[in-house]
Amino acid sequence: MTVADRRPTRGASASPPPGRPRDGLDVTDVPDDAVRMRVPLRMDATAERPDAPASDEELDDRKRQVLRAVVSEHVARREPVGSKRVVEVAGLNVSAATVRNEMAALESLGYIMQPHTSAGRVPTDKGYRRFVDDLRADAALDGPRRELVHELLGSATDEEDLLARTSSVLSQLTRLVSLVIAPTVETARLKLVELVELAAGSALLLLVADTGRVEKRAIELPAGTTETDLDRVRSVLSEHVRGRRLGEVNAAVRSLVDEAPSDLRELLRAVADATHSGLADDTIHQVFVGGQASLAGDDAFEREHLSRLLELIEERATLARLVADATADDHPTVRIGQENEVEDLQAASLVAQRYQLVTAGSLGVLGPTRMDYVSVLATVQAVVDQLQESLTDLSS
Amino acid sequence: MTVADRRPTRGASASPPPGRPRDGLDVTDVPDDAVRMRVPLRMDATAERPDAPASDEELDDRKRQVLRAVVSEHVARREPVGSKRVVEVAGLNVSAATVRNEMAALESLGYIMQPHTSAGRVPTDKGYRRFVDDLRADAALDGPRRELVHELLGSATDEEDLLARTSSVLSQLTRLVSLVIAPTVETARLKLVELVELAAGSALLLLVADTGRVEKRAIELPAGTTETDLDRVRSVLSEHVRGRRLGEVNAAVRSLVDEAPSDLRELLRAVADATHSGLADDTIHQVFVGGQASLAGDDAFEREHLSRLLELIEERATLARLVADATADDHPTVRIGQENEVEDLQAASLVAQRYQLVTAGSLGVLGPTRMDYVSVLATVQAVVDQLQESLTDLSS
DNA sequence: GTTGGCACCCTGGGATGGCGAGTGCAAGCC
DNA sequence: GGCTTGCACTCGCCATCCCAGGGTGCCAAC
Repeated sequence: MTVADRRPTRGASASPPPGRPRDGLDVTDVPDDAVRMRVPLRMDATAERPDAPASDEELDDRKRQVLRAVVSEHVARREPVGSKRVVEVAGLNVSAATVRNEMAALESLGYIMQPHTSAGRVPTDKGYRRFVDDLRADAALDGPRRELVHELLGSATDEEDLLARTSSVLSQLTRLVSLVIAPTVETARLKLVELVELAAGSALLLLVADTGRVEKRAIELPAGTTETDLDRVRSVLSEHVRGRRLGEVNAAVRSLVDEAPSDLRELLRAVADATHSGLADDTIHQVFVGGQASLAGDDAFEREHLSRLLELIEERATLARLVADATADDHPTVRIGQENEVEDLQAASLVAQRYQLVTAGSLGVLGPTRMDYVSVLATVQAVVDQLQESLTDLSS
Repeated sequence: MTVADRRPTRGASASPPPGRPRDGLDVTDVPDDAVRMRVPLRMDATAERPDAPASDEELDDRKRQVLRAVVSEHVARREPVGSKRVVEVAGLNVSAATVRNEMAALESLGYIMQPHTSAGRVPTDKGYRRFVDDLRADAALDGPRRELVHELLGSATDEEDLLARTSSVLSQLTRLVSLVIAPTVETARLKLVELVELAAGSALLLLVADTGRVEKRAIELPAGTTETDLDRVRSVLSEHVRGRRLGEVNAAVRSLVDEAPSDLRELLRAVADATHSGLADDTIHQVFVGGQASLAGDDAFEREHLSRLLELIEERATLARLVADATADDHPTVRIGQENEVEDLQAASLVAQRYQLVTAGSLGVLGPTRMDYVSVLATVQAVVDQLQESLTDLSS
């Protein structure tokens, strides 16, 4: 519902000029020759979906070509595509009538459909799925854009800054909603535990990880807590908890409670409560979102729907889980339309990828089903690469 | 462009049930009898606007009644209102024709207009302005809602939490976009300065204010910085900077640079740079936003426009300035349509108010010009009151 | 298997016309 | 003089209609 923010992109270079049309940045006009082979890519297995046919090879070459043409034309022109157009763009040496036959076949196989009788065809979710699965090769982002990513992410000062920038770059390049989930801090090392007395009776517990992540938590001090008590607790904490992995911190603090002299016990218990809630699973996932405006600009969603999508996005905890769940392995994942379990997302697609194998963060973009998967995949991949690199730089 | 977030509302009570229609909370059906007198209220002076007539009294009683009827009916029904309806709702003992004459007069005075010949009338910005100015008395929020606000804000743990909740409550009650700007930390006292070494060659500067606000900033350590150097700087900082107002911190650090032994100078300079950028005017304004989805639901804005509004909202720095600028004195301020300087806001209205006289934070809501000013003003006022109270509670 | 031809279907974009809501004006009423 | 009633008029809205265009499926021919 509510979104806290600390104005992420500080550098002038990071925030794009406020002018309306963001030109020259979007990925939709990636020149064809920039699409060269790179690493092979595996996606969500089709086999998982019940309605997907077991056979990988029910589509002959030409059908595949036709499907590809339908998808890319539809993505580009945003309207149903007819047999004639397919002939034009697919470069097939057959007549429109032949293509019509193929299209009829594709339709009965469930890959494409007509919005109404005697209109052109539109890809179904299954069609998009097939299209994506058939992308044997990853497209690389073209030089200039790659450069841009490198520049923007390279100059980040700390992890938070870096992730904010990443989100910004992603949404600008794809003109979709970008979602960046910070790495879990589970495995990060605790560098500092501090207890700062604020007003009388309350204090702030500070946990600083070696990634630069800072967690804070207010604590009600037990009545009669003295300055000395605080000092003692501080040093106990420093001694026993500092250097631990964040995932272990809560347990560690808890065990301190029992061992501690009884007059400190209550205070330590308060601290334990704080580490518990402060390091809880869903608190820990920082989420950076950018480019929400792009949703409103797209007519794929009508108002009612749009509104629900925005609500979904404001619900950061859900969002984080969503993206994290989608990125099980280290390959880019695409969830198309109905493949999304959340109802409001069933007219949308999510392209996401994990980064940082050790501490598992994830990022992705969200947009209408009719998105340019080729460029988007290229962009996500490139951004992940650069992000990995920058993260490594930061922690060395 | 990008929004960092740490899932603001932790308590279950704070985040509303995820169900679609948020019933029973919105303020639009505040019962009439809940609208009783309270404190007198002064708004943006009409005198400021060039097109506003100097005379306060060009409108006789009946005209005012008609105007009021037009405004409230239009707000409620979202369509042009005709003479007949005015007669019904205004409770005037005259015929529709008479009202028509009055309406013609009001139109020629610029208070209302016809979207097209022979349609009902719609208030102009000037009409809304007059309507708002004529609200001599503040309406109080009704008991249950007041209670709700109290409950939600009362249980906040720290300032950040409190403000996030405030934003949430505001947007839920008004079904508009809520904007909450954190108080400037200028006058807050620095409780802790810490320098935490992260990876080799970099450290994190931590500034903790007595409000519980934590600012962090990455620092590149000069080559050859030793652990002892860090210790020395730490203690220098603690000694000379702790306890100062945040507004003075940067100057204080800067003066330390010159006095320090030359081997520490470079390191201190890095710290000074960090305090400079970390405490810069626009970094310092935390902004909490909620209820963006409500914009999408409202048909007052068409898509193109909607998209630009969302962009504006993502641009937190601008947003913060906007709200802060609007709240010059301690009375609720209403900026209606064209009164907003930002072009994209000229079909929208902003109702904002300052809170915490000393450290000047501000909050408000943003929505279509056609909003229910009476309830919105009541809500904003009530929320500000409660927020003040809770803030006082926190710092005692 | 492919192709050209053809009948057919349906959407989308103007025209057209009636309906209703709302207006302004003029003449009459108090 | 102010209020009201009556009335002619003006539009937007909607439903209907029509036409053009793009697309299809099928069939007969290659």
